[in-house]
Amino acid sequence: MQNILFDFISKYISLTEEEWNAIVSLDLFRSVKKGTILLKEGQKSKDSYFILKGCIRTYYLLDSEEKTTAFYTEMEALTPPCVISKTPSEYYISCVEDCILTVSNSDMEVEVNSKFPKFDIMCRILSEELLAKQRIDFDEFKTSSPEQRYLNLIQKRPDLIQRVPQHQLASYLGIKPQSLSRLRARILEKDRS
Amino acid sequence: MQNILFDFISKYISLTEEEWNAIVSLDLFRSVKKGTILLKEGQKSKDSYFILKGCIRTYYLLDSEEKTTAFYTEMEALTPPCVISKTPSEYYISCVEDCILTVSNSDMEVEVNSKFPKFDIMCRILSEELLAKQRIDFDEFKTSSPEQRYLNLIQKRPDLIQRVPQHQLASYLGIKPQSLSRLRARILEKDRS
DNA sequence: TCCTCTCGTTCACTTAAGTTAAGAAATGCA
DNA sequence: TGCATTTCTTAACTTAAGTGAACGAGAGGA
Repeated sequence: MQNILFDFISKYISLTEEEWNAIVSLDLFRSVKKGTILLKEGQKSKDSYFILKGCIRTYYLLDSEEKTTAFYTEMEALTPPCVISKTPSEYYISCVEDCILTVSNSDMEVEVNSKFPKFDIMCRILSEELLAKQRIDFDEFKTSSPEQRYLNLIQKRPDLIQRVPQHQLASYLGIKPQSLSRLRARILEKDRS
Repeated sequence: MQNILFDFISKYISLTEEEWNAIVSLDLFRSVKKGTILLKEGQKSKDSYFILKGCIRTYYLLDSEEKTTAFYTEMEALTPPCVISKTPSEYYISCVEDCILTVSNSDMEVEVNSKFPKFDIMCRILSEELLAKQRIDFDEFKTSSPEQRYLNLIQKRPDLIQRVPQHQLASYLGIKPQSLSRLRARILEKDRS
């Protein structure tokens, strides 16, 4: 399992034995059960996550309805906005499946980064990349209809459609579960003809 | 004008005289006229922008229609995704008003950052902040209706409604110009009663 | 095993956005 | 100033999403 993390980091920087040992010694790996809530609305937290196996989702509770806004799967990293802004969280994070994660808190990162400035550079590159990627996702969302978004999702993240309940996908696509159900029926109808 | 940039950088790191001189000597400041296109679809570019005065927008040309996805105003920075991915740009950047900008290219940044590692840290913090902010914007967009988005915009960026043509605001809100016009009429109607 | 709760689907109805078109208002330019 | 172009608004009609409700299938717990 560790080598997944190693491969991920290696995409950004090359690691010496010493640096890698420093990471391993932090004992970041955690196994968590499906349904576990990692972060609740109103909580303060300094934890960032990296998914080695499984799937987690972020959602807001608005009018006692869950609004899912993002899914994170294998080889993806998540630093919740509340960690950056140092304010109570506006959303929940929960495990869609049994997961193996690394959990690192920002104090640890400050310490490691001051010892190995290389990690600072990795974090910079990683956030710049994520920022650009998220910008493109946002732009695609804005410029397309729910149906196009769904078709786009089938192309880009087909696994999500299998592993995630449909009502969670719906709010991820910005619509209601009933609308997603109808939209899917509409697409099947078109395919038949 | 320079002190705007100085104040911005000072929010993230403290600058020595030498560091500040290094930045000034790069001669980054540019004046550009309203309507100027800074980046075109298909172009490769290494330029990042910081707005000292004015407003720029990013837009896609889809089915020969402009789809505006973002506006950047005073004290905001933009590194286009194509600079990060090193691929041709998918969108256009154009000036909504006469602007005063800094234009820096990524080669220069690499050079400055290697001379002053402090800048690397600033870039990391800045991208982490922007990533978190953009995540929240995206989430708000997903979880609200066009009308809520418009009301939200009035609260958060009232200046945009004054300085930007409505048909550009419309696609920024994810709808057609006619729908924005109707939606505004609907809100006025409600206010009256 | 039975019961309950969740999830997905369907339906009828409402509401709002997309579309097409026309005209008024504002803007820019000669 | 006058003309052309762009921008905004309005309207009628179409299409799709929101809403409320009902139903069946399936999962999980007692």
